[in-house]
Amino acid sequence: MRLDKTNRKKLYLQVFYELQAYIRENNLKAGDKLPTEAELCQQFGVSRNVLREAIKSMEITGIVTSKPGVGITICEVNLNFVLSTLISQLNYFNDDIVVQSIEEMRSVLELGFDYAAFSSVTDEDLAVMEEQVRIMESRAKEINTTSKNSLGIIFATADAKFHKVLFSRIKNILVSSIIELFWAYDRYFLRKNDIDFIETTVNKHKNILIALQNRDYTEFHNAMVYHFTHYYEKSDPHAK
Amino acid sequence: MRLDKTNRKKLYLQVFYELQAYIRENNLKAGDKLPTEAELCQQFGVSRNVLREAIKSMEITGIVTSKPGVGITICEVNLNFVLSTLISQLNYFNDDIVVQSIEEMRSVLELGFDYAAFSSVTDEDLAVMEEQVRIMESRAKEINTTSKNSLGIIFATADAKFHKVLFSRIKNILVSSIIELFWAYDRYFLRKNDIDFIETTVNKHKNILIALQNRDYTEFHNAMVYHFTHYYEKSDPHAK
DNA sequence: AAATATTTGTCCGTATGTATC
DNA sequence: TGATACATACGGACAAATATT
Repeated sequence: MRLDKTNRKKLYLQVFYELQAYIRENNLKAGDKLPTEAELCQQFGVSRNVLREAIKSMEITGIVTSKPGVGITICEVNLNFVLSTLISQLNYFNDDIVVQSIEEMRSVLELGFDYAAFSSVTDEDLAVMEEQVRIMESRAKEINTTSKNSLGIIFATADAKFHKVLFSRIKNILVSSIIELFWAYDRYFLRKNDIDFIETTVNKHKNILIALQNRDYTEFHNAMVYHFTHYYEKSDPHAK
Repeated sequence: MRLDKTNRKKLYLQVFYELQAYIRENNLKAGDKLPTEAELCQQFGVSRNVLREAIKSMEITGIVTSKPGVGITICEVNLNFVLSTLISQLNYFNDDIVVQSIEEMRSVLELGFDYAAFSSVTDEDLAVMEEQVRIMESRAKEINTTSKNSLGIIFATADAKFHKVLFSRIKNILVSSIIELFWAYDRYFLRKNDIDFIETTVNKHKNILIALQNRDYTEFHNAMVYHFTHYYEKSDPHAK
């Protein structure tokens, strides 16, 4: 056992890393189980308390789950926790910087993977996206009767779902969750431009949808570029 | 207190989130201290054990550190720490899908932000990148005298540093750390193509460096596209 | 269906080491 | 030096959830 009990490093941290090494070396996959807490305590030579601190640390990062009567089970890949803590960490930065960083990031990712999205969306997806456009449209008409705030949240939610669905089937396991995450974060912000130019925003999404329904990639790509035009102007003056 | 002891969710998880809410609500900043374990136990009405599981979970996500005799201290915001746990997460999936996902992601991000990188690199950065190219070059010559394995690691490390430096100064607070993250992950893998066509790989980086030294964005952009040509063929047949 | 064993969840008490004044 | 405050670490005990027979 590689633990160094005399050392300054905290025991639970050493156990945390040893457990990861154990998983890797034994090539454990999602659904496989670790030994019981009692066995692990004996193997590592630590108290149950320390072991549990390590296990809970692994649980919170999404590596394992533990249930009474069952044991400690390896999880499926789940970037959600790490990404969401990343986002919550971002909250300490200035809001404008974070929002702009996310917008830029999303435009680059969505344009970069637009062909993958184009070739993977299904008819069912298109139906869902059509529904979102309808929601956006009806909210746009109510702009005078409703408060801008609640309008913005409903609108942004539909907007988010539109993009989420569009990229939900691409093979790249990272991109879909990262795009989803960025939209989840973005929902908390009312993008001023989108509200002020709400008809334009609706039309941008209509264009995308129509191009998809026509199965025309060039048209779709141009619609996507147009959708993000605003952000591209800021970040890259050389973009066509 | 908002804890629900009737056991719907594990106590340490509830405490974990309550503590984050506590930090947010009291507007605690880096360097500030949380109440002592004993006080927190009393406030939340949980045992020392449960509280420590929550604290250790926060510690592993980089939110706080705790030291005997001192207490529990809020950490500086540290994206790299969060991202490093994401790396270890990804390590469980060292299969082709993950590797390809990362390669794709990186090519899209680096090409999407290449202008931001181009306009932010300094002369000092270029010197560091030149050094990395030299390292790659010398390793390429030793390909017959050294084992392929250690050669690959040194080579990949220089490769990673090259790209890391290139994107280290861009304003987008997400991109630089995410690119860095992906390169850190990649170091563990010997990319077969890069090793087999090692001279080509060296030249790709030389082209990028020369274009930067010439301060020629078009040339630089083309060199970047060429650098990622391999991956683009796979992911997007429509890319020019 | 019911009893029993297994395993994690939660709590308590105590001793040790470390930092601060 | 000594005293105090604090986290680190250990061990035992019982409760609750799940699996097994």
